Amino acid sequence: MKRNTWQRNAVREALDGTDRFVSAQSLHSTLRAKGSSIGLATVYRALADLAIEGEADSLQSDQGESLYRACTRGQHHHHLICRNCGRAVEIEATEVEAWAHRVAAENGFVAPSHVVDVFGVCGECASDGSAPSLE
Amino acid sequence: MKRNTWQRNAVREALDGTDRFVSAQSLHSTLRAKGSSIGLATVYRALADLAIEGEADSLQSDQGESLYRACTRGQHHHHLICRNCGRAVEIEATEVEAWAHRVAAENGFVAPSHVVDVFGVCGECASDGSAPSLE
DNA sequence: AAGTTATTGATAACGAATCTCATTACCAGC
DNA sequence: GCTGGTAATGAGATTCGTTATCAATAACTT
Ligand SMILES: [Mn+2]
Ligand SMILES: [Mn+2]
Ligand SMILES: [Zn+2]
Ligand SMILES: [Zn+2]
Repeated sequence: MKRNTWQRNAVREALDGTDRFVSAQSLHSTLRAKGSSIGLATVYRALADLAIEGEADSLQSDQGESLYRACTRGQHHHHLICRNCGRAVEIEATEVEAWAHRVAAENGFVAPSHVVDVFGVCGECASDGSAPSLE
Repeated sequence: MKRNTWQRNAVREALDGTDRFVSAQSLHSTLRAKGSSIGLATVYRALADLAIEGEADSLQSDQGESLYRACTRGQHHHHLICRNCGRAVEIEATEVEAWAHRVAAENGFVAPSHVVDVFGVCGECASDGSAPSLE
């Protein structure tokens, strides 16, 4: 049976406290910096559990690192993510869902799923100059 | 100046010979199995170069492995990929491009880009029973 | 042909993620 | 409240994809 530990609560609260996608490692060091003694393996386990339970969304960064964000929405959705700070907005994509199904069917593929993420530089990062210029 | 080596050609030809997404490691062992003496690091470098030059497309597998496929199209496109065998079809997504731009603009994000991949089980995998049942 | 230098490849190094396992502590049952 | 069973923890080891190192090689220029 699943037990309630302060470690899992700490991870959940840390996730709930931000609208950004964060890695297990950065979340761990954030918690440590605040005085927590939580272990890195525990953070990995808690995030994986939260993702399974639907309390967290996850995606892979360009460098292949898994990033997590609190999920505030029950139904299927996607994200608009700031490349600079990780801030993310949950977005609907009704027309994209339909498109994905149609494309799969047209090519004889069954059991379709899809990965759809939109990236950009958020308003705050664009105005404060913290975003690296793209060229 | 860029030099022409049989190693780079071997990687390019191996990629051109299939319509599947493959990893650097599997491509390396395929070449080795055919008698080539090419090194693993060279395969990694060749694939990275091909991706930069636009001759290969790349994506990350669920397990964070980088996969590559020959790119046969000049303009921007996406892929429909078989979860079982890696076979992929290049697809247009005009309406998705427009949607991505609109979503970014509506939320004050600039310099938008996007990751859009559709997965499924291809017709051959679905009929020959090689695809693992999903539950 | 000779010289320059980009490329190669065996190996070491790196890093994210997972595994091991002895220890801890949650909690159901009394 | 105790207590026993056992899920959870965490330090460290391990795995595995990828990149860095660097001496040797080979592609191109002249
Ligand atoms: Mn969707
Ligand atoms: Mn597109
Ligand atoms: Zn931002
Ligand atoms: Zn297939």
